[in-house]
Amino acid sequence: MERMMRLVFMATGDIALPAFRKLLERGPRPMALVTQPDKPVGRHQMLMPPTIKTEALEAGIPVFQPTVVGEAAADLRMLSPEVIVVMAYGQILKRDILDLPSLAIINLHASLLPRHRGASCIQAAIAAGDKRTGITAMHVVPRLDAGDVIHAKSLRIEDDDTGGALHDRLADLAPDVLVETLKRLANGTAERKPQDESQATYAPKLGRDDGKVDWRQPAADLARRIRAFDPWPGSYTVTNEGGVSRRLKLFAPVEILDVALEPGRTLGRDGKLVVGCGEGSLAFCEIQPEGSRRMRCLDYLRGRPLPEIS
RNA sequence: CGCGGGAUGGAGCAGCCAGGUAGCUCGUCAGGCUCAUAACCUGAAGGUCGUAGGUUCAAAUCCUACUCCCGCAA
Repeated sequence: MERMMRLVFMATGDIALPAFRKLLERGPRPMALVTQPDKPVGRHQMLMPPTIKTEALEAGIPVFQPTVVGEAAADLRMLSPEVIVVMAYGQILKRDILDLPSLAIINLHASLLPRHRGASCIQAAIAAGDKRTGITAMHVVPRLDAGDVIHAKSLRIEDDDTGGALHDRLADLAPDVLVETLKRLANGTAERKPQDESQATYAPKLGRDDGKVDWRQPAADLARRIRAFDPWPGSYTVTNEGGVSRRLKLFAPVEILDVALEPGRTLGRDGKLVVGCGEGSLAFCEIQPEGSRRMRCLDYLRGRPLPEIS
């Protein structure tokens, strides 16, 4: 039955690791892994393979790394897969891939669709103040994350959840959803529930610059956003050190204070850095000045003047 | 060699450009004040100024090499 399926796995992000490992452990064993090409990463821009590629190779599974996914279409066709499982792969799939599998091509998405379609679904759920999120398994269609839903599992978002913490819990939830979905596909009991388009929201891919904080927004919104963006893409503000602009990274947790302070104005209090926002203000415990390491605000304030936010 | 910042008592920093007795804000310890305190006052301990060479009468400071840390960059 489903453990014998001819399956191809497509993934790049670490969130797919538990699901991938689950397949290695109990089947169906993936016939191949398709992942993004190695990319220069780190301070020295060294070429680094995705972790999942390393694990696949260790398990003796063939790896394809097409620059454009379509380049691998012919190779994949020769494997005549019944099912393709996609999770955090990082490229939009077109017809040439979608038509390959005989049974289904499914995607595991880290949100409760139709809410938070797109690449930054985890951050979006926290930033929006959602109480729950989850993993949704759906059929892949040309429109991003818009396919019919097969199965989903949800979990609670805690008040102090960061994007990183939630990412890890969602990753651990994925294997269950995947196994159940494959089982239903194999025995023909998989349902196909169209998404309610009117409820759809979209969470675009985030870049480093998206982490810049706009102090005119309400403190409560910023607090959630800073939690959501930890550790990626992170939050920062720009300070003025004697005419030189420098980034100041900001970390969760933050405390919402009822202190009235003009947006962007700073204040040192109880060893914390307080910054005025649109409504109320935020108190930070940990920050990281450009070129220096992460440190407690208490320490930062000892040796430096109060930062002036520009 | 992708770009850039940094290494100074336990913490965070200044001093370096214009070499010449190591300083600031804290922390620690002791004492004092106080009903009391994370507050205040007084005093003390604690530093091979990342490493190795070089220049010099003299190097934290100038020169060279090296090690380590970090920001950008995914």
